[in-house]
Amino acid sequence: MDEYINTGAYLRLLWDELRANMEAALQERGFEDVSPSHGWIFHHTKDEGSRITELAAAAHITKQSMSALVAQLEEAGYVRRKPDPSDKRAALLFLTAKGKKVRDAGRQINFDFEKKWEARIGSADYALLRKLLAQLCETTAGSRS
Amino acid sequence: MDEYINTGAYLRLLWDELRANMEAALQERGFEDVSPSHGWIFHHTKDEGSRITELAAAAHITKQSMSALVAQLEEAGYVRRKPDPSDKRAALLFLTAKGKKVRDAGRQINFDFEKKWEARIGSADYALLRKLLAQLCETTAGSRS
DNA sequence: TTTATTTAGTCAGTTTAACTGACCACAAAA
DNA sequence: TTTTGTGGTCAGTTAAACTGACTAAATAAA
Repeated sequence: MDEYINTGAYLRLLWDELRANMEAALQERGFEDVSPSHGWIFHHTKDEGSRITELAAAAHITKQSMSALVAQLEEAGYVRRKPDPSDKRAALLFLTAKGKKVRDAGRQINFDFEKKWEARIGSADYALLRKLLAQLCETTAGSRS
Repeated sequence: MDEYINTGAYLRLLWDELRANMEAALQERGFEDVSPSHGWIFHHTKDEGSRITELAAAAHITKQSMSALVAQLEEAGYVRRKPDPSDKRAALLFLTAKGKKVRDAGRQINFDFEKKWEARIGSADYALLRKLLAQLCETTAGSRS
């Protein structure tokens, strides 16, 4: 176990790098009221509509936190809620046209940025890394209240 | 580029998992005033002493932020400062005996936890993943003011 | 069918870990 | 010796999480 590298710190550093890039790139494109924390929403809101509770569970944050993020995006016109016809307590969340633009921009920004990483370690190794990360995540436990 | 997986979200999820485990395990062992954010300090404070500025730069946070983290640990007796004999502005940071216990515990906790991940994808693949992460980080740019 | 329990979501308040800007004392360079 | 840079602190702000208490509707149990 001696001299075991600090995997956590690495994960964190890389995530931070990606996040900072995303933030800057979104600003540049004029989406000033969007931050990387909203990423999950853009990426996972389904065309048929998604529930806040559902999004929260998937992102491993509380529904209160997700609620706050959604409220910010709604205020700025990236998403809208509609009452869920099948459950009067619930609302369904949809991306607006503006929201879909951000989603697509985000994908592109991510893709472009990762090319840099790909260049650092080679595309074969990078593909492998991504595959391993995905695999590791798929069997992940744990959520918040 | 279609259906490109969200690497950032994966990094984040994994880091969070590791972090949550570390937090819980440290609590269990009675180190209640230590959080994963202090990890960098425990891991990188050298036996010959380290500067706050130096630690901050390496961790990619501002010296003010590092200063605050260090103050918390000093208050709780995990580190102590001594004036740097070669520079009257500066202080050198050392781990106390208590601090070294946390460092060692932290290593062990990390090591134990990662065995679970290792089990998920196999030890060969896991070793590879760690190697690739390390490689990717080594050539990383960017720091804060 | 009335009662009890979950569930979707909000409101209010708190905490952690960052940040910026202004500053001081000393060090190093001009 | 004057200017500029550096180590570090102080004060204040922000983002993004958290907990706890709550309402209204849905579902399960009596």
